[in-house]
Amino acid sequence: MIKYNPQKIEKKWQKEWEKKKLYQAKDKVKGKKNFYHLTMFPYPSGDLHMGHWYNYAPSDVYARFKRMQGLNVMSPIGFDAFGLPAENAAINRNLDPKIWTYSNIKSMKKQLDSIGVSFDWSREVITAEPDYYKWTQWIFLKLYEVGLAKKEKVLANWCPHCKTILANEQVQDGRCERCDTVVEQKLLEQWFFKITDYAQKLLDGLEKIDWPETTKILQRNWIGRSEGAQIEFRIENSEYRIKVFTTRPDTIFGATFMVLAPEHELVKKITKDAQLGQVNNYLEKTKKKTELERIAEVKEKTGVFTGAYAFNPATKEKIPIWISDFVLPHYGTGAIMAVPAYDERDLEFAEKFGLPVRKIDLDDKILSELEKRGLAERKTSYRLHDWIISRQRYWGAPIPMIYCQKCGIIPVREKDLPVLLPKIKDYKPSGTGESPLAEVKDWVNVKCWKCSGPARRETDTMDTFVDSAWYFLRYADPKNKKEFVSKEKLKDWLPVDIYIGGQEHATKHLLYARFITKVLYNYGYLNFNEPFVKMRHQGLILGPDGNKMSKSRGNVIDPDEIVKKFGSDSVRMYLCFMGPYENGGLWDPKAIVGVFRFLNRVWNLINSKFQNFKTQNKELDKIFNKAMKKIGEDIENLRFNTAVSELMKLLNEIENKELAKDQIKIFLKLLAPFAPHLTEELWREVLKNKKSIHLEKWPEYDSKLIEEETIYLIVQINGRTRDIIKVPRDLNESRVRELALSSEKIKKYTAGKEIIKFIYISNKLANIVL
RNA sequence: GCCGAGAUGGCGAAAUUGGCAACCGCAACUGAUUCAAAAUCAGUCGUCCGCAAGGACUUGAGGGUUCGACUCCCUCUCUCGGCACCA
Repeated sequence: MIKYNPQKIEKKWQKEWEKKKLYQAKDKVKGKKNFYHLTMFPYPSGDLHMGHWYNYAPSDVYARFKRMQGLNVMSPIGFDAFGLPAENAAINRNLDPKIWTYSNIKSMKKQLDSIGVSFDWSREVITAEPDYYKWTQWIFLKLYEVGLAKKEKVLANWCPHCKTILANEQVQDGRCERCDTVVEQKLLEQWFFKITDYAQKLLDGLEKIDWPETTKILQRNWIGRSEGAQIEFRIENSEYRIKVFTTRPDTIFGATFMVLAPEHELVKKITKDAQLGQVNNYLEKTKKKTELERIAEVKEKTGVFTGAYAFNPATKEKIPIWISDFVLPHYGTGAIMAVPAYDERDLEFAEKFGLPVRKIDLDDKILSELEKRGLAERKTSYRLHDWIISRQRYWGAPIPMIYCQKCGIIPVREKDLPVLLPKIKDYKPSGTGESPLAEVKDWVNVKCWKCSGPARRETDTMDTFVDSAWYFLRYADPKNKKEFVSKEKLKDWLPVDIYIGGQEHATKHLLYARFITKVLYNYGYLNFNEPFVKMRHQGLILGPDGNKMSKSRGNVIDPDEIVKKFGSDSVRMYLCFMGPYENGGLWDPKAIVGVFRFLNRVWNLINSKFQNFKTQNKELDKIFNKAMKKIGEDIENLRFNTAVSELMKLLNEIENKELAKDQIKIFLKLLAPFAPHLTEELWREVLKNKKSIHLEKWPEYDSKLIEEETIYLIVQINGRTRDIIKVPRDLNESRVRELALSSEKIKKYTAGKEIIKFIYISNKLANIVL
């Protein structure tokens, strides 16, 4: 008998499938429903690691299963090609980011193919292609048109290493999520998308989508809705008013002072001359603080008095106005009424600066009273920030705007898209707050299309997350030159039926994609307002030592090496088998031999049994039916680990029995989504089938064969199992009682005792209470 | 501090409406095969007592509900993830 040689058969079938275009999805197939199966596209880092495998292999099992179930499955793939990491890596190697990115794409494609994933490469989307980013720019223009894209001077997170502004979502613990450098606050004119306008819609939409509850909670917390009131405070000897947001208007009688954020616009207007020096001093100091320093100083409150006073609208009392950086400029109104008796932070501040703390009775009615007097209104605040999309970097889609000396800021006309990213000599970020594109004079200087006068292009590029916020739409119609996607193709494929990817994108990509979808829906470009009907996450694969795999730790497992040793089918299947998909887990280098042995046994079984198929065996049919039911249900629910376990059990049970050809076929079909190469080889070469096993129908179980006529009934005494008796299905209680009590084992316990209660759970268990 | 997830043999884990805890696999051990090793095959494998039959105990800790709890409720411990001066 020939030995199982995965390397040989895997390459062979991968080529064959490609040649036959087995996984290319047609937009319409008669009698088949379309199913859009999407796995997050990779960013072309150069190497495919185990994490990619864990994302794509089990996800592919699901796609293959759906295809066998008779759905017209589209499983597209592409590359998230623009962005900081690629650019940084290229600069480190002294390479053109484009050359670096595209050579990575080339090698990653090969590696992706080695997984044996049923991707439809004909729909490949690369976000750095002009054909693609033309439409990213178009989306920008649409947002600009309706006032959702704006440019303003804002204090934003500046990474001094990457030399660019970052969105709030890309800063973690005060550090750049890419390079871990401490982020500074910099005042720059930035383009941003007003995602805050959609805060409520983003919140509401969560109710109707099938996503992991934990991810919804992450998004809800990130959006951070809180209800309260905005209350106006009059300032002594001034026409200015201070508006504050509070969730506790009922505590207003205890408000003994006010605090403004240093950035608050009224600070300069109300500060008294005597305090001007100390206030300016304080403003200077806060400006220099990094986000990290602010976090570190949480415990120690700082602040200065402005010299001005306001009137508490409830008590009419005169209260001092202070400035402190514990009040955040971008939340609420950037000003608070301080109620030290009810708020820990206000208390700390009061104690440090000797301000009064007054305990009072809470007053539920004060808000409506203030409303009547026109001093308050009910309001909802969100923690969500607007999405800053300007990047002072080269490797991204240029923002399609022009600055004309006469006409001001004007958008590039749609017919002039795409604004091509020019070739450039020096990619390095300048660090001046301007993109290196600013140096490309013949690109920057343009004629204004309105007045033909001299104008300059916007030199910032867009955040990569803009590219990935809509890529799933393009797969439906990747070559369309006239539209980002045609109405017809949208109808064929969207929204995405299932989306599989990591949870780390919960408050970034997954939020942005929902936002862009909602905007496009709102303005009539889409007919659905949630992009991903169903979302599931894969867990994280850790190194054998339990740490995140990293080169510096030396715990990186190279998938290519494992594939060389065991074959891709084994790696696929082991990844499925190692535990619940959403948990991830440690890569145990020894454990993979378990599935490798299993596949060898399958190989040997089918090669040896081929000669002497016998007629069917009823008992075996039952065993098959149970397995068919369980495996199908498990894959449907992405419980790949128990599905593999069931396949192993099935093999254990059938291995030494006479098998009919139909039963062997069923077994191979059940295994096909997991081990596509091995099953194809056996299907075609041993069973001599003409067509691919991957075009076969998923075997449906016969429910009549699932229920046994005789069942094993557990007999317990006081909740402890004492015997198991064989009885006919659906036996009535009195007969069961009779049988149970006549068992020798049970008699031992019941002898001379009174039966207090007899509990019977049909077809499962009887419990005798003594 | 707030929000969330989790804790089951030496290890990964199973136990989808409360009903035989530990399926399936890894590792380990015993045996067969082999000159030998690998591979393969047959078996043992939660802990304790016992030659065995059998019995007792066991799902992070403690309590509760129930005929019956890994599963439900309360209290606590630890681990991981997210947010974090959000008024």
